[in-house]
Amino acid sequence: MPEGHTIHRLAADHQTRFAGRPVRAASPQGKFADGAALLHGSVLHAAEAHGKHLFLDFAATGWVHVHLGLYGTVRFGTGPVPAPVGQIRLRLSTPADWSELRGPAQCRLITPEEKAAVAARLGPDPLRSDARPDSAWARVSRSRSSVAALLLDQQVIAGVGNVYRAEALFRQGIDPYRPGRDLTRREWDALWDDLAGLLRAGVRAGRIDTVRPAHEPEAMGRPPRVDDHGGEVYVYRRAGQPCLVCGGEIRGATLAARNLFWCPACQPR
DNA sequence: AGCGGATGTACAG
DNA sequence: TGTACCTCCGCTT
Repeated sequence: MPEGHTIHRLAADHQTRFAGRPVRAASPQGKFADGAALLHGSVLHAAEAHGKHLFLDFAATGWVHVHLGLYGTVRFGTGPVPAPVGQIRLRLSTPADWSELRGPAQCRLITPEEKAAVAARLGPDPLRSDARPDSAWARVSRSRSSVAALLLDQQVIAGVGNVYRAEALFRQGIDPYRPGRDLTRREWDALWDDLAGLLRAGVRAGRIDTVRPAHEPEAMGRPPRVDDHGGEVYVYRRAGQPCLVCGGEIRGATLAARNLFWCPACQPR
């Protein structure tokens, strides 16, 4: 779940529920107790996402930098704050709304300079209006690394995770092991555009759909399969099963310690 | 009850 | 390249 679309959705939700009002802040779990104490009573100015990083702007107090990592989640609710259940790193609330952050890899107060440093380490994020594929292409077109590795490198392109990687490469018919520098500009632009569309659909739907995403009702081939994670996908976690388009066997492999899935027939060398 | 695995990253070596 | 770390869920016993 926590790929770029999740974080952009979280930014929008924080903005809607909390911006412009002073919030109560607490860390029932205690791991962010000092930060929560500083935040308590301050006003959320804005929330923004860059790739998988979430930034909450509490102007006077500083920025909260959140990275969900593999396990982190945020839950929102309305009305009175429920009694804490389990480990809650950060809870924000107003009289009307509350949020609970659990299990983040990162939750810390940072200065504007530190925030800029985080952003400087990230490649363009297709979900941000300021993003263009050119700077990513500059890296991709010079790299001997596989396009599969490049898509997960947040310094090349920010926000793509393991599910979107597998699905976008499948949809574009690109072999994941092809070196970045062997891609054509046309192929990269198509990959970028597809990722941007899929991510945007993911923000709206709140889940990863790549077979029938909201912006594109037609499926490419056979009927979709609902993934364990609640979305419809072509190849992610489908190793050994038949390809929904050609019927061939989906392959699975480990590449740089991450699970990779692809259809050798639809994504030829 | 206990284990293994996961959509991510950062570090060590 | 391996390992540690966040935490939860589903599977096995």
